[in-house]
Amino acid sequence: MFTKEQQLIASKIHEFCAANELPPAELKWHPIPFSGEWGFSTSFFQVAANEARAGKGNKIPVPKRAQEIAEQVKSQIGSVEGIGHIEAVSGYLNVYFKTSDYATRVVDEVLNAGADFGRGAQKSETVMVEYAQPNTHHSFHIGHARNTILGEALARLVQFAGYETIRASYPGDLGLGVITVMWIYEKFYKGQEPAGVHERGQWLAKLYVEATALLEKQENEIPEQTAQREAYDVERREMYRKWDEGDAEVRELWRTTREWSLEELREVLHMLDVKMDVWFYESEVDEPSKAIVDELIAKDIATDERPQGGAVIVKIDEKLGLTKEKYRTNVLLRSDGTTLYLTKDLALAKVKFEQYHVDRSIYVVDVRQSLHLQQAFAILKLWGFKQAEKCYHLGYGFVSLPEGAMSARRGRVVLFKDVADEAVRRVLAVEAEKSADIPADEREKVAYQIGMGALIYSMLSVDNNKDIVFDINEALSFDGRTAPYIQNAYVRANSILKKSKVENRKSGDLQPLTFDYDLTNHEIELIEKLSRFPQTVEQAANEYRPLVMAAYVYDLANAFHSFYHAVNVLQTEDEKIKHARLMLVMAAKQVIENALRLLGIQAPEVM
RNA sequence: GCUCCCGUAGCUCAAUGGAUAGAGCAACUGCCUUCUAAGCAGUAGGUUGUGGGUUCGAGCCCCGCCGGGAGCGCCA
Repeated sequence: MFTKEQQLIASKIHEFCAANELPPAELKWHPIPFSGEWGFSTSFFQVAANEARAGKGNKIPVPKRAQEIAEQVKSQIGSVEGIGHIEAVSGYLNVYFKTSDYATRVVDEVLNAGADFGRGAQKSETVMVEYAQPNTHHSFHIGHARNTILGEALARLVQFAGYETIRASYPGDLGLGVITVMWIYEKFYKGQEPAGVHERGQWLAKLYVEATALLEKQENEIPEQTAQREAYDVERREMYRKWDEGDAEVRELWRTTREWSLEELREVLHMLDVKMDVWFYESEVDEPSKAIVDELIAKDIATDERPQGGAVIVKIDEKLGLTKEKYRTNVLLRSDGTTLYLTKDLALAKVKFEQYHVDRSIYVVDVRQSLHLQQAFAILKLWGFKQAEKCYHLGYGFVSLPEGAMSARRGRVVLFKDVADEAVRRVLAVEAEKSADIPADEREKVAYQIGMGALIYSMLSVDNNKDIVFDINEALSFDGRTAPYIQNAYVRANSILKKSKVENRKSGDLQPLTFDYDLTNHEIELIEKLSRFPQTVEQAANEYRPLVMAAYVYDLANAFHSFYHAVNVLQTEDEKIKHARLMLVMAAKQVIENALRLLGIQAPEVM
């Protein structure tokens, strides 16, 4: 936001170094970590260290020499337009802005840009973010929720940072797990269909648990049980075979039950405010992936061991000429000719590159699949796709329960829908106590915004690589470092503006905006936070880390709450100061809203 | 055996190689006649697992060790 001044100072420093034959060093700018005034700083330790290394050492210790240089630079620079003063302290050069100019500039820019404040310049690259890849015929649990929440926040950040962004979902709609559900449905539940999108989807998950129990070897089986189980398994395999050869009846059953799951998935995505651009399905890349295997064999990337009764494999390390094992070997085609996950991912990547012209491809997938994705990327490279370099696996730690890992086949899962419902119930209970003034018809909506916000924030305020042990009381906490705390800051800002009758800039634009008075530390702190939003967007998008934005918006809300408590805006006597403060409140409200939006969290007007 | 991730306050987690390692929860003190107390102000809590190394400077980078987790040819 203040790059112009920074560049000017930087060029003066470079001039100084050149004139004094000081070895150049990269200038790294930091905010000054003290409150009360704003500015940016850089240090001269590197310059001093380089000088000492070059043997020009007057044998002065580096920190002392850095301070000398800082002082010399300071006197060399003199005065700069818009800069209040400059100081040299313990090896750092601190450049301070003129308080009033700075405050005016920040608030003015926020209000002018509005919802676009912080948006990055349009980039030429197209980025695809693939997330929300649950299996059909199961139900959407809290682990899927982490994936989807993370993927959506990332997509929003990358898009806002200026990249052409494509959101892609990739449900797993085939395989033995899917067939297992179809088998038990056909055998014991044919014709049944619970009412309600979620109920129906969850019912399929229950069937899966039941089927698994019937098909799994039990301890101390008596011969009859063994025979029964094996007979069931034969039926299931037969169904798989029929599905594979396109049997009309089995396909119809598959389409119907698959649609039940997809309907539930679409509903869940709607709940999370996710709008997918592209839907890929495993079933659609299954056939094409077989042709790819042939191509890879012909190119001598894959090795066909079928004549020896084996599978089609890729010896990745060998083909890449690596001597140490890294990517190892993996299978592309089972010995019976059917495809695997890896095979389909190759086919999918080809579609992404060739049909969607994706320059960069981000896979939001559980960290446990890291090796598989690295293998896929390596094979894409061998295959000749240069975009393989820009395939990135955004892994995240898995979500488990206090009693251990979730298991769809055992039915030991926490369903997203159940957590979402519980979230709303809990907020409604708090509202009943604290927010009697919210109209009845708005209550439910606000409760949803807050409850879902709490859940989303709890998922995003932990770094990607960290595992989460899901505790509903922690996830749905409304105190402290949570979405409701941030939303509450937004609501308080909104409340001030409503009472002031200055709800948008136009209605309050009768007076010029000026911060030409003694700002309190709370105001300074708040404005400082506002000014950092654009670079936070950039950092979070570049590092693929929604956490950076989640941490930022908490800090911003925290600064607002402190300001709110210490400075009574509406009771400010001086009209000019009151106006400036109202504009600051408006700016804070705007930036909180922008930041929450990037996380996929809504900002309620009241709570 | 090989690869990857983690180890920071009692607990859950932060901290682009830079100035004084920060939050929340839990505990304790204050603050609602004042723009929403889902809040604010404060107290207490640290040998950043450990031993070396690189660097002017290391929680962060490199190597070893200890402890925890994950993955490794026909699951996804």
